[in-house]
Amino acid sequence: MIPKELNSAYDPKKTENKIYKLWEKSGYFSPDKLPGKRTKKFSVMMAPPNITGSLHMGHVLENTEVDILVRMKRMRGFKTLWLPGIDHAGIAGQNAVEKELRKQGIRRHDLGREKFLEKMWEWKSKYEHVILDQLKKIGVSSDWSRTRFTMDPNINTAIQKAFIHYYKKDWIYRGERVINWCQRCGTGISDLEMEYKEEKGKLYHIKYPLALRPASQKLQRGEQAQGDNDIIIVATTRPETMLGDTAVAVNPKDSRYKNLVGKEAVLPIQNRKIPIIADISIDMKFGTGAVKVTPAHDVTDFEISQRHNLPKVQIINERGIMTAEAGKICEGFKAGECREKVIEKLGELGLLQKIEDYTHNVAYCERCSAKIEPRLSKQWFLKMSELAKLAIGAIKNKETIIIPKKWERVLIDRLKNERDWNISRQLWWGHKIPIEGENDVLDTWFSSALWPFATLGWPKKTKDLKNYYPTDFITSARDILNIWIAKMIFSGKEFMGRSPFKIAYIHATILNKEGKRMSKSLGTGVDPLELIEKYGADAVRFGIIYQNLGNQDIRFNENAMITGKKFANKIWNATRFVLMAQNGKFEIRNSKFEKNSKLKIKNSKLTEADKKILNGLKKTTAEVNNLIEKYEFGKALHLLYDFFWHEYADVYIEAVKKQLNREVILKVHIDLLKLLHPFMPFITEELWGMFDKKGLLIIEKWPN
RNA sequence: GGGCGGUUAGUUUAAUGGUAAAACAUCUCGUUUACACCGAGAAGAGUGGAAGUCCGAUUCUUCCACCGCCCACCA
Repeated sequence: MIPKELNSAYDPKKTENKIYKLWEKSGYFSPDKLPGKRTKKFSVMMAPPNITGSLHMGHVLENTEVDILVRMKRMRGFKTLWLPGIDHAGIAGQNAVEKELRKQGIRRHDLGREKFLEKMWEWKSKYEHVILDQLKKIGVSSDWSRTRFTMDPNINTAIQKAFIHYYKKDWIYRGERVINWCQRCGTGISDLEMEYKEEKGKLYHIKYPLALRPASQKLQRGEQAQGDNDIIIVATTRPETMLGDTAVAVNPKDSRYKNLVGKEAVLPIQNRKIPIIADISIDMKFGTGAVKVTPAHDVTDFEISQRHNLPKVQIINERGIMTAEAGKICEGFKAGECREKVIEKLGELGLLQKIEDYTHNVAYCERCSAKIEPRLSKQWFLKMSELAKLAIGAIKNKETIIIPKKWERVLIDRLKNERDWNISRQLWWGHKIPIEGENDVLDTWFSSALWPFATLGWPKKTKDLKNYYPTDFITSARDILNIWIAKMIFSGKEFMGRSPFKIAYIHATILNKEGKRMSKSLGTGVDPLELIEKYGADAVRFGIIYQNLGNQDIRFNENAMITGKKFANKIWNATRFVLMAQNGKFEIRNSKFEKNSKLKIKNSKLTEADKKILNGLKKTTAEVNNLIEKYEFGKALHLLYDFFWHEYADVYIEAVKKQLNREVILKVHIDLLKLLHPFMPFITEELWGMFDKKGLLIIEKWPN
């Protein structure tokens, strides 16, 4: 008899929550509570989602892939740990709360540091559950009892320890550097936290008189400079920054300016003599080939100034207001307002040669969309030379294998050119730099770098650390390859002596239908929760993995979820049929089936169809195993789908309607439920329960 | 500017040195031991363009075009 609860269509809503609770209650997500003797271990760290975030398709892909691996290893008898966590997410975290407060008309500075941080923690305790619950919805089987937060006391200890370690090695230093400064966030940000937008602007050509007697004397008398022989023309998009110029630079190979190198020009308005220097970074073909050098407000100019020992004049402060150094005309005004003033003044002096329309890229803060102004600032740096070598070594000698292989070279190339890491941020939310009197906090990636061992209790010598480090696997998006993966590798080498994971798997990027990157701000993202609501979690997992074939990109296609939903229904109904064919429930463990499952099914009794399906099952099982071990999840799923639908359901089940071998169909069906479980855990667990309520599928023996 | 990847039926993808496969969509027929979220079948591309290697290329090489991604950055 078909059990009453078996309707003719699968309803994920009736199943998913119930099944997830069963799993949680069983304790099997924790390696400590797994049954049997498990000598082999398998461990993975979750890439901790931000407290600000809600689930996006990238999370679904990433965590489904790990879940497939973890569920299979668990069924294969490994002592399996998947450790979840959340990231405090530095700027992004702070901005989320600031934004929330601003709705109530409150600013961060109104509250003060302490009060604001209270708000941050309130936010954290509220939102950590939101994202973790979303992960549960897609069936993530990680060990929630070990959930870590990047600002947990234990992890803070790890960070202190690491910082002091580096400090004692003299790898941490304080230096002046032009950094990307967000005036709104009030902090320096990394290159990766900026986005460039193409904008129409102007290119101003400005005459700088040479410091030859006649010209400079005329200038000092307020007369107009004249003649092309006693000027040098520079081109700039930000004329107001000229007030902080300390040199004019040309390319050493540029014959036009050869005789001017070593001489001086007079900086208009400021009436300051500045040298004309030669530097290889100058592009002869751009503009006039002569560049004004503003070391305090431009990254390239700063580097030039380091090479030539130029002074650095700060004319814009941290709030974007012109300083006294900028001179009387501009002091106290916003930088933007001064552009007008400077241009007007140059016009009066007759020093403005021309203004051209010009399209260029302008940097904006990715987190708050404010314009980025490069600014000289005191920051803490971590020396990268030795650490980068450690990471390169670990990759080259395969201590960590990068998959797909092509990223190996990309990563090594980047590590070879790694600049020292600016580890300080002018934020309130984060780990305070452990030096007295220091107000800055550490870059959020400083904690992420220690994640694989800090989560296991380091620097304490815990059991977990001994058991689960190094981990077996990590997966990440390719754009955080160097910002995260590389940093974990060198941190692992430095502090643990071993690279933190054997495999670093760079997963595909999910693009939208148009083949472009999904972006929340552009509204081109797809909400996984809506998809789950519509098709069920198994179907969404199916859909995303089914599309994940050889390529590095997945062009999102909702049809695949529909296919997944139909497939779930197919599995459901095939199970109904098998149950009917068995004429009720089978107690698998107590039946002959257990013995027969080792394929002691009597050969003489087998029909051709039986033989064919058993053979097909054997081949499919072997191939699926092979593919999962190679992280080719999409191909494995295609194979299972095709076999289940077109060989098992379309052909074998039809054949069985004429002549039934109960043992064979049961064996095939049960094995398929097991093989499908990592991909579609909810429905397979639910259906497994129809056969045997004594145990859960999640820990059943995996078919080999 | 540097690097990487893609371009195959209407769509999303697969495959192969010997003239291409699947799913969805379309059309036709069928469906009383699971499933209309089903079954059987049909039609539909000669694999972006050009050249080369080869008996033979969609598959290898080169160039071009277009699309996308990453990195750097434009004074």
